[in-house]
Amino acid sequence: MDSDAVSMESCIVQKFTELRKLDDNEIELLASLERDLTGYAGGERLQHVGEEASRFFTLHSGWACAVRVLADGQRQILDIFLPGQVMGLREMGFDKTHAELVAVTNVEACPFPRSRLKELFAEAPRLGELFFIVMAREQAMLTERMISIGRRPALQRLAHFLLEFQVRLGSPEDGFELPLNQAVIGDALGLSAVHVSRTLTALRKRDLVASDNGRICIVDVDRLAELAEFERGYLDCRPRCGGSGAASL
Amino acid sequence: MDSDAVSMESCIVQKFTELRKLDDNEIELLASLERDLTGYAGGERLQHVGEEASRFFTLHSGWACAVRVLADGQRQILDIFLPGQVMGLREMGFDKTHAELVAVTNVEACPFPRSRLKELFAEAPRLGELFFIVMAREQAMLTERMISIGRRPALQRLAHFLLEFQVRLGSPEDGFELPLNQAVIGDALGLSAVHVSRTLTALRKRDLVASDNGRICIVDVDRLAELAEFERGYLDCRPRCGGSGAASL
DNA sequence: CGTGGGGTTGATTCTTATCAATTCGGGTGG
DNA sequence: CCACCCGAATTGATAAGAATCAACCCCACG
Repeated sequence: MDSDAVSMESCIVQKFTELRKLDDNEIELLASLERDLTGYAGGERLQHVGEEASRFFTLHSGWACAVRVLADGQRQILDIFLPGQVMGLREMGFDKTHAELVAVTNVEACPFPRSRLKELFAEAPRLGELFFIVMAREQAMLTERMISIGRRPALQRLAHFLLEFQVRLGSPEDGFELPLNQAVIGDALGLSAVHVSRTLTALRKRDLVASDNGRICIVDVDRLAELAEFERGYLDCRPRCGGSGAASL
Repeated sequence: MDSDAVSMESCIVQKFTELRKLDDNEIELLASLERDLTGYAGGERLQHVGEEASRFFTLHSGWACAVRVLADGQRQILDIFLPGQVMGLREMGFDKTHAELVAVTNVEACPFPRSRLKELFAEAPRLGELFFIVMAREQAMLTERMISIGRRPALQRLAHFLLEFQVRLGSPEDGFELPLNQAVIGDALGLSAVHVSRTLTALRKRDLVASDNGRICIVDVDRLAELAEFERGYLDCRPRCGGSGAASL
């Protein structure tokens, strides 16, 4: 088994290797979660609320999200998933799902049974620990967004959100595609779509961000990060060098 | 080793047994996390932001919370911990902590080193899985609160919050102590303390809740749950019987 | 050429924050 | 026993932030 070839194909393996060096067995086990690729069209639901939480999905390509719809039709987006993430892990604690999984763009995802994950925990305890870490890190993204929604005004909230994706997408200098319309961004940030529009305009007016047609370019990362009190530590895989605590952007 | 005696002493063991039957070895391992009880006064910090994430705490008695303080002094409370919970699990994904741990009331907690958790994962993989489930369930509490903060007005937000604690405290019919002042409640719900006061008054006026001096009594659980769109499923240990999905309060 | 989804903009309303004053209850010391 | 004090809760007045409603533009697409 050529582990390089496998890890090239598998987004999950790639993501996990950023955290820890894996041996061939672990790679093979992980890669097995990403085998039967299924295509979903943008807007399609991969999982409904209240169904048996009997399977999870690995996301191979495209963007997806977990969302909760309230009685009056309002939505709160809980997670936004990028390729290489495992979707639905949170439902591991329950028999029935508490959120929908929706394809934001066209998506290739791989469903795998819950039992597969349990087996994996037993066969490779170290992978269990890794999954634990992965979940802890996704929880950190959750809490960061909770802080935004709870305590930051719209401008900082959106700034923080954009910075998060810039980092999650590998900190490209020259901008990135953000295939989320303003309604989706609003549902993630607890804002109305209209207010997202105004707020994005405000960021543009201040020359912090340039954007058109789904493409975002952060003009002045430092100033934007200061505005948003953005600390990227919660997204970094390896600790950033320096050790003195306070100065960690 | 008399496992009953051990499990009586240990809140953690108690909590974990609600999820799964444990064998004596697992009980002993878990109980070992709750050995050197340390007392902390209300308001005291058990963990600061940015320190080495080298240890976690089990909470033995009292209430505590994880909180993030923003530059302008605003606070967002991330978790509110009750006895039997493990505090700081989220920091497992990082070297440095991203939140403070604060004792809300006087508290007895037991610090244990991060390495102890890793050992435990290796020695008892099934406990690893259980920790995974525990974390998933705490994440569900997080997302529920995120939905509240993002999309529900203050009245429903507070209603949901009170219902959550009623359930977490064992659904007492005759009210319960809520040792949180209105500033703390506000910091958990993304509201100002003043608005918490008004909102609680509103709930009282509608005869949904009675409260005085830190004691809460939910007068009409059903009506309050309807108001808040509260579904207790995310707090239940065992699935509630019926299987048809939709009708799960 | 229409059509529809997304984005922008303006006017207005609603919710919640903020500021300030007052009350209440429990503890302390005289 | 009473005067005082303090933190917490309440209440009122005002202001800020964001939602809502509605109109309009732009552009990709059939």
